[in-house]
Amino acid sequence: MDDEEARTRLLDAAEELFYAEGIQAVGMDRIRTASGVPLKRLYRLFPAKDALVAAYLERRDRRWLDSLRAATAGAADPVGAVFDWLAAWFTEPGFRGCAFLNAAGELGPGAPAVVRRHKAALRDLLAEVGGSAERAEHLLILVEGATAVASLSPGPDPAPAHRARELAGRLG
Amino acid sequence: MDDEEARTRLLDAAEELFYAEGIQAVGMDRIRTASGVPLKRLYRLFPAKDALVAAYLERRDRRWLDSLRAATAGAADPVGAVFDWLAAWFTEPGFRGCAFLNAAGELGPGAPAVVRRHKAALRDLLAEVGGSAERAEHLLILVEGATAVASLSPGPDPAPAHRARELAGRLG
DNA sequence: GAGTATAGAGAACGACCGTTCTCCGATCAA
DNA sequence: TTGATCGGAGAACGGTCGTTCTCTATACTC
Repeated sequence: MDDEEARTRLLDAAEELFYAEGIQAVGMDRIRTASGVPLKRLYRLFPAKDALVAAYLERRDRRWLDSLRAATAGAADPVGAVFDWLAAWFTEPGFRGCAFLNAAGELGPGAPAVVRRHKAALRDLLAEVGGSAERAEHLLILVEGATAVASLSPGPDPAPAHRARELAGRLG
Repeated sequence: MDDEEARTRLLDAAEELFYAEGIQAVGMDRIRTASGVPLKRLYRLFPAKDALVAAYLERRDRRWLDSLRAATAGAADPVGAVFDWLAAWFTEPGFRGCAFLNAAGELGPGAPAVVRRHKAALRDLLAEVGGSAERAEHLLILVEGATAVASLSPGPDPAPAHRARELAGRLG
């Protein structure tokens, strides 16, 4: 196993555990066990837990935005595609809301910078999709609102995405 | 200092610290120091940290909903009053988003039951304000969305509440 | 093949957590 | 005044955390 595979395995384990259970609730030993990467190597690749947390969020940021961008890129109705994509996300097993909002809530002002960068990037993407910066602000509220409501649903529930889509349709 | 005052002081300290820094990041010693209530009494009034966390959220639930209810009760435009109230909340010093969403994100499925009860109660209140259950679902998305967006703003920012209000105006 | 660097496995370390216990001074009944 | 009860202050306990260290086996250099 070379360093690159070890990195991938560590980030996979970190993402699964941090997202599912929260960052402070998961210790480094859990990540070592889940990834199969020895502790020594873990600390060579990520010098401290903070670095692993930041790397987890960075990778998730890229993946999440790339996926959403791909879903809206060639769509006939890009705004509608955003909410279709959200509906699919909400019903994925293990969905537990926005990882960045969860991290910000848990870590407070000490959260990694990628949290705010992620929201800025989402705002930019929504500006492209919606056609204006003003529309982006409205869409952002709808996206965040649907995500927050869905994250508190007892089971998988695409309905908040559908309702947010309705609202978006009335933006004029 | 009788038990009632000790309770109040403990809940005041717990609310300030848990909300500002997160639940897991604040130890019982910090609460004891901030409240001035001895540890022994703390554990007599709240047999474990879980109980204190639940009581903190319960009290906040009552206060938050009572305040919002009071703001909308006699208003000429109850829906508009919701978003005015949100704008004022967003600009309070120390605003850091929805305490219940933060707790759910941090504690995962182990979060106290009051988290979901709070959201159900908010939905009910919005149904009264909006006049129908369907309208309540839409308003809930707007309220949660504005709160999430405001919580990630660098400084105090009532703008998400104003934008959500605009959106609510187009509900028809 | 001898010597050296490397990596894995997991024990060990210091710090801190939630919780309990010990001690001691204050209070009150007789 | 004495003796019993209570409450406060904070030390102590067991456990867990993030991080480092030790030990050993292996791989590689000459």
